[in-house]
Amino acid sequence: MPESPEPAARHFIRQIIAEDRASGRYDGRVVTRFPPEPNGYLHIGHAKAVCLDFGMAAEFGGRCHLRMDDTNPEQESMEYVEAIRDDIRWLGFDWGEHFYYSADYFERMADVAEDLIRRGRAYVCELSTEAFKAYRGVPTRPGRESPWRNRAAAESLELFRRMRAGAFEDGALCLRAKIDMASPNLHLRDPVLYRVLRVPHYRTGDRWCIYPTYDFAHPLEDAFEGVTHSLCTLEFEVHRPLYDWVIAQLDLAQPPRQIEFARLNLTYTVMSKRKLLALVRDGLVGGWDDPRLPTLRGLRRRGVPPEAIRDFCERIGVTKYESLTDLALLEHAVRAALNRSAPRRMAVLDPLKVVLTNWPEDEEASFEAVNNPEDPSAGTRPVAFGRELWIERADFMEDPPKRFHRLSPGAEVRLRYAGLITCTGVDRDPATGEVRAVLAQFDPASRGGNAPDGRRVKGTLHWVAARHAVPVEVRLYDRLFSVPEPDADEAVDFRTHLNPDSLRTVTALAEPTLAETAAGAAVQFERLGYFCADLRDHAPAKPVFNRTVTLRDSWSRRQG
RNA sequence: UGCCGGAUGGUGUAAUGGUAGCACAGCAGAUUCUGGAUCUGUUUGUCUAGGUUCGAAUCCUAGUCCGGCAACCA
Repeated sequence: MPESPEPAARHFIRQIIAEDRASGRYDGRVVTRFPPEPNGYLHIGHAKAVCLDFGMAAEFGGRCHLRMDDTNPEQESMEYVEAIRDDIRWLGFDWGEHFYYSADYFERMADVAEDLIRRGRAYVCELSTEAFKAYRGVPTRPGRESPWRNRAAAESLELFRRMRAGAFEDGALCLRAKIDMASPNLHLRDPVLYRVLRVPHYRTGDRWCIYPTYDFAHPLEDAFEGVTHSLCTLEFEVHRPLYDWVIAQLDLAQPPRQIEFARLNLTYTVMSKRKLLALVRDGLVGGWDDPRLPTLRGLRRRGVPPEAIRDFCERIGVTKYESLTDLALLEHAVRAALNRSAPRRMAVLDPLKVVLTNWPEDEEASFEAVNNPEDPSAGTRPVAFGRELWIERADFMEDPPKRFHRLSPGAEVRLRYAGLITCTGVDRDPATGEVRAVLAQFDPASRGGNAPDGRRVKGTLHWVAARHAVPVEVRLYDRLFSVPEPDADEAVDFRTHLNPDSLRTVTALAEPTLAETAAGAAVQFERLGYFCADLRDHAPAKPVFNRTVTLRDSWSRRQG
């Protein structure tokens, strides 16, 4: 289960559950549920809910159900069901045998509906959609009662059965709860319980042409499954009285309770299904698993480990007020997780040649490189060395600014694991004046990394031996949007804030061991960042790496 | 201007009448074969105005601002 270095925050839901258990409510049982509609892919906002639902159940020795809330067949499909299950498993949670479909309850729900009709608590209404709205009224004024509100129960029952049998067109009539048309809460003004929808369902096929609404179905599902704590997002707060009304009709000894919390908002991204879909549909990103997307599939492909997402979800807490979480907090969780686990490798993204003028032409050497300084058990590996090397172009400056600790004429730096070199000059293209190679001298006494005389150098560079370097496709991902709140202004299309540099692809030169990385596996390119072998496109013969996140870089920050 | 909910540093949060704390970000330093990691220090906060109280982020009153609600979506 989620491991967190800090003790868990005492957020209000944790407290409510603890109090319920202390007072003996539900006999101490804790049953939660995660109820996605299978009409889209899960994103990190859902992950917050998943972590909460499964996390609370685990913490209090209860269980969490996974339930496909498939009461509106229009966009739902088995493909989404599978994707959702896969994503939740990947996140690290297990629902055991408690996997359910709302659609499996349709018969029981219809029974409850008939019962409500018989008891005069529900009626079939024939108002058109427009009339329905007119009768409902507005928040500041009470609504009017439907002319069908007081029809005989037998008549409603007859009509409801004919609705179910397919006798009516979509929207021709509906089943409504009889509550209170004067309620200040619109959701209590005789809400719709069942609507006619002559649409086949991905699971029940043509068996039904009426479907229960969320407000009717959800409390029933919770009741059927013995859910105790039904956690959902803030926008359902105004639905709670209706949730409680439906539950009350069941006359349960231990009615479930709905508790609302604020959804997650993250800077530099969008979270709404509609906007995510637009990006995918219009080809602005490569698909639902594009590494720039906040979808779980995207994050997975980006190389974000599931434990980082769980850690992040614990860190952000749970409250009842809307907030906007800094992407830096997610990045911190990602770095923390990867720092512990990712093997280190050397790769040069923007190569500049270095020639060691005092190193014999054909002499080769091999140095021992540490695989993970945070994990001695990861061992070491040999890296090849020679007269010609590649270093990062940004690691050399002919005319360096103050505090530049890297290579420049006359300066001495360390080549990681190899030894100290001093820049003696440059080889320039006579035509353009461009630096073709940096010339340097290797200090043979420093073989392996340190000088025996104890002298120190400020800079250590990563490098690869020219003769052994393998080309690697590297996809440098950055934030998808260039502003913190791309959808803050309703009047401006969020797409106009897309970051034009959210993906830059380069061919890097890397140590050969990199090609052997398994698809999906994470590595750190020393001094650059965390990368992962692409889940789709990586192959030993054609390595492809995605940048998950850069390393913190106090030098470039200082440079502004 | 109806109803529901909310407001604590730049950001996310804790403190449940008794010293406003933690994390991220930032800054400074130590250390370092990654300008990484680690360690130390540090800047910045209770929406406003009244009230209750020995004592208020917390309780009360009034106000301000923010979010949600008028799909036969979830």
